[in-house]
Amino acid sequence: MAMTLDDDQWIHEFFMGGNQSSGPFNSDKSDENKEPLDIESMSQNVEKEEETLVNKKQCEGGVTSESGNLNVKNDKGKDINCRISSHEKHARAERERRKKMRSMLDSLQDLIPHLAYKVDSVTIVEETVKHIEYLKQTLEKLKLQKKEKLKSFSEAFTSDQRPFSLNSQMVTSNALAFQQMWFSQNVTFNICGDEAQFCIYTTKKPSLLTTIFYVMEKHKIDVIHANILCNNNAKSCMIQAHVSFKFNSHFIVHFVFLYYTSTCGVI
Amino acid sequence: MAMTLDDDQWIHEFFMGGNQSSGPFNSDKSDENKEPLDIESMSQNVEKEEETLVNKKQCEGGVTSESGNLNVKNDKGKDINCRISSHEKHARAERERRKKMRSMLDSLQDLIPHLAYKVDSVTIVEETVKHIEYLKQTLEKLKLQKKEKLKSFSEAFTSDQRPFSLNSQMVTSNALAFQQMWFSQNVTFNICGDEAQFCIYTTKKPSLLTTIFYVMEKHKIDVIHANILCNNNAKSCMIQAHVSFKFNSHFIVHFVFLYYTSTCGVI
DNA sequence: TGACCCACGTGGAGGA
DNA sequence: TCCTCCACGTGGGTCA
Repeated sequence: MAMTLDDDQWIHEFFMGGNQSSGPFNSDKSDENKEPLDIESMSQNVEKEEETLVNKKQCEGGVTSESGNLNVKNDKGKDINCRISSHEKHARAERERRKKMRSMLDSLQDLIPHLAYKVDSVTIVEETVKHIEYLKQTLEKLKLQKKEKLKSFSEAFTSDQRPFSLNSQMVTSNALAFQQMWFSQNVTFNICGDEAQFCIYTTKKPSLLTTIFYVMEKHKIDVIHANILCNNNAKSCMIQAHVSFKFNSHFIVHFVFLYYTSTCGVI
Repeated sequence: MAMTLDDDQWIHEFFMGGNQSSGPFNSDKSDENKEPLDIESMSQNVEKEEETLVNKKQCEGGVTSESGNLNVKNDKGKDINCRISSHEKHARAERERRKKMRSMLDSLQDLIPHLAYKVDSVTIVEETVKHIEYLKQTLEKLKLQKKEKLKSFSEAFTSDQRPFSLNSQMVTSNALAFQQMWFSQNVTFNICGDEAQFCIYTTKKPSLLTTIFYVMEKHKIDVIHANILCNNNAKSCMIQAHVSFKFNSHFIVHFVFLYYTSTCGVI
């Protein structure tokens, strides 16, 4: 199974048609692979070139294979064997693999900002690592901001030093024309038809009023009349309101439930 | 420049020490490269093994190089040339390059969630592309949400179909003990000491009340008394308020200026 | 056993 | 000139 280097050289030139480096394999990346469509057409072109190469090989011969062994005859042009050798299949599969990798790397390159036009693959991966870490950090920061904002709303209630009494209860009373009524030490809440009245007496907390009106406006609850009274040093606050809601009472129920749960942890 | 395949085989085994496949080059990725520290130690080990290989080569000889040409003597063990051939340097550089690429790909793999433990490099890059697109979309969505929220606050004023009159003016009147006073067709605003009263008559807009209380609470303006009256179909709204501010009147001024500018585009 | 993946060494192109 | 990068074909390990 001896084989000369000259033969090896010849095989190489024969397989590659002498244009291995100046051919599409080397030049496609830097020029055409920027556009996905071009990638497609290019790979088809490459495929065609490959086919012609194979055909040329098949016609001119010179390479035969016996159970995976490369067997080269020195007398070129004879001993034509049209079976694609396993070596050739192997080489072709590897070419495909590399092409795919190249294509994915190019896609990656397009996704990374501030990357030079011509950049080697290691740098692409390197910058990708950095960029993903940056994106993750930014995302975490934004999510944290969002969470903090929600938390500050929540804390507006939970920081109350005088929490509402736990023994709040729901009363259904038709006698007073109130369909539903909740009350506790600090809150009364009545629903009548598509309107409701509530009165909250509470210590002053940051964002208290903003939160109350935010929840109501978010749930399309219209204020008909509201009266807000705070004592002079702004330690305590009373909110009376008469509201209407066009959709259904669940919004109001949700509102008051939110208030209760964020205050006492019970419904 | 002829060379037999047997020689080539011999050189290969000689260079790789016969353990190319069972050695660290093939086994390190699947087992140890998960930990960055292990990567470091492993690569150092590999480096050491390389060095010993080189030393062995240098001592036992068999490979010489002349200006980049691979020159193999058949009589092994003789003609010892300790110079590292350019081919060898080339191979070593490529090894380093591949090692770096492998290392970066492993780092990348660690950053991509829901990726199998054993996964080929093409898939790593492929999933990275998907993941970056996902991250970018999520980021855009969050940023958009943030922007929309700010915009909805702003629109609460600018969507007014009945803008305030442009001829609002500032009046300084000590006679009435009001230090500063603005008024327009729809707004009156008075400052007296560290307190102020204002009255706004406006059409109902989304987030109107939330915005007003948000701006006040943001600027540490305490509500002493507020009265909100809306007509039944909630088309118009009157807000009366008596507020106090501990710091300085610029906050109130800013508040009312914000109201004017976002409504009429003038101060 | 064939498909797949990886690491290897090598030739060539391009830039410093 | 040397160095870096890429694509190549190949040997070998792994898994269904």
